[in-house]
Amino acid sequence: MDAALSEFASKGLQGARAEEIARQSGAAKRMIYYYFTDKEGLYRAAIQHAFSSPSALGNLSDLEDMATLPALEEMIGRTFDMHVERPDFVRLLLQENFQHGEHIRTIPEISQGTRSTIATWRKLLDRGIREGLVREDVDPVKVHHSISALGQFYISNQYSLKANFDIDSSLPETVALQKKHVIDMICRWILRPSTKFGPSE
Amino acid sequence: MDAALSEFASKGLQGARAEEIARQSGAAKRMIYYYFTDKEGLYRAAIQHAFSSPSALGNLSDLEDMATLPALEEMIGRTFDMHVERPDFVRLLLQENFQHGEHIRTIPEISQGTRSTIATWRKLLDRGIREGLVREDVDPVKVHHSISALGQFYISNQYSLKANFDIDSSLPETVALQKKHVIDMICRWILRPSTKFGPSE
DNA sequence: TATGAAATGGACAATTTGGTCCATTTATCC
DNA sequence: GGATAAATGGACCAAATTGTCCATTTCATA
Repeated sequence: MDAALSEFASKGLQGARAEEIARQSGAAKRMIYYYFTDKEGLYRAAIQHAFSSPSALGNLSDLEDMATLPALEEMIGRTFDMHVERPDFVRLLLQENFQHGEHIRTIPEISQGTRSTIATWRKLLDRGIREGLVREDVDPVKVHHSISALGQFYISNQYSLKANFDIDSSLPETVALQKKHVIDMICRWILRPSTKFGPSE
Repeated sequence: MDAALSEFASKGLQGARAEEIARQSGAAKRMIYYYFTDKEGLYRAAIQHAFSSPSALGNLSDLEDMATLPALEEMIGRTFDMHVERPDFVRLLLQENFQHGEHIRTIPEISQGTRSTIATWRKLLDRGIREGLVREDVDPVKVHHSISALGQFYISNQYSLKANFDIDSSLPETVALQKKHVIDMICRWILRPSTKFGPSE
C-alpha cells in the first residue's frame, strides 16, 4: 500500500504503472487485481488509506492546558509536521486537485478533519484575542491555509529548492529551520504589534 | 503548445496522452512527431516554452521610484499575480518536482530568473531596513519562498478549497482577497512592530 | 498557374500496459 | 500431516497508446 501511495503520489492515476507498484511492494501483480479489481480500485484504496491514517493531526486536547502563546506555536508546529511526516499524502492531494478531485469526492471523512482543525484554531485564536495577544481580525481559515501552504511548498518543491537555492530538505536541520520559519512568520502575522515575540528584536 | 502545457501540467509526462494534446490543439497528431520526434520531445519543448515565456516577473525597475512600503506591497502583489496568471506553469513545475526534476535539469535559464528576483528583493528589503521600516533579520529568500508558497497553494488546491471551504477561485473577487491576504501577511511579518501598516489596528 | 513546402486524415504497425489464466508453491489451521 | 485458502510466477491475451505511412490537400510564393 505504501508502494501504491508513493507511485500514485508522484505520477498520478494515469501516470502510475501497476507493474512498478507490484515490483516495489514485493507482491505479485496478480494480487492487485485479486484484491482491488483494477488500477483505479487500488488508487481509491490508496487515497482512503492515506486519509484514514491514524494521525490527521492527532489529539489536540493538550493544547488547552498550555499558555496561549506556546499553544499557538505548538499548533503551528504540529500542522507543519503533519506535512513533513506524510509527503506522499501531500503530493497525492495535489495530484487529485490537478484532476479536479474526481476520486476524492467519494471519501467524506476528509472535510470532517479540516472542520475540526478549524474549530481548534478558532478556540485558540479567540483565547489569544481575549488575552490581548492576537489581533482581532485574524481569520482561522486563513491561518490554517497559510501554514498548509508553507508545509506543502517545502515538501513539494524539494528539487527546485535544491537546484535553485542549494537547500537540502533531506537534512533534519533544514526541516527544523523551515519549521521555525513558519512558526515565526505566522506568529508575527497574527500577534498584535505590541505582543512581545521571538528571539529577534 | 498551450494544449500540451495544459495536459502535461495536470497529468505529468507519463499520464498525458498525445492524442488528447493533438485533439485539444486542433492539430494533427502526426505533427507532434513531425516537429518534436516523440512525446518526451514535446514535453521538453513545453517546459522550455513555459520558462522562456515573456513575463517571468517582467520589468521591476519602476519599483525603485516608489516609496518603500508601496514598493514592497507592489513586489509581493506581482509575485503573487505571476502565479495566478500562469497556473499551468505552476502545476508543471510541481509535476517536475514530483519526478525529481529530471527534465528541467536541461534548462539553465531557470535559476537565472530566480537569482535576479532575489537580488531585487534584497535591494528593496535593504532599503526598508535603512529606513527603519523592515526588521533587520529578514531573509530575502524566505520572503520569496513564502509568497510563492501562498501563490502555489491557492492555484494548486482549487478543488480542495471549493470542496472543504466553499471558496471559488474562479471568481476574480476571490483572487483579489487572496492577494490581499498574502500582501497583508508578508508585510506584517517583515515590517517592524513599530511600523504602521494596514487598514486594521 | 506552377511549385514545393507545410499540414492533414486516417488507417495501421509497434510497443507498452492493463488485466487474466493456471499450475504450483507457500502459509494456515485443525 | 492433511485440507484449505492465500499467494506466486510468468506466460499470455486484450486493450490502449505511441509512433508511422501515404496519398491527398492546403497554402504561400514566384
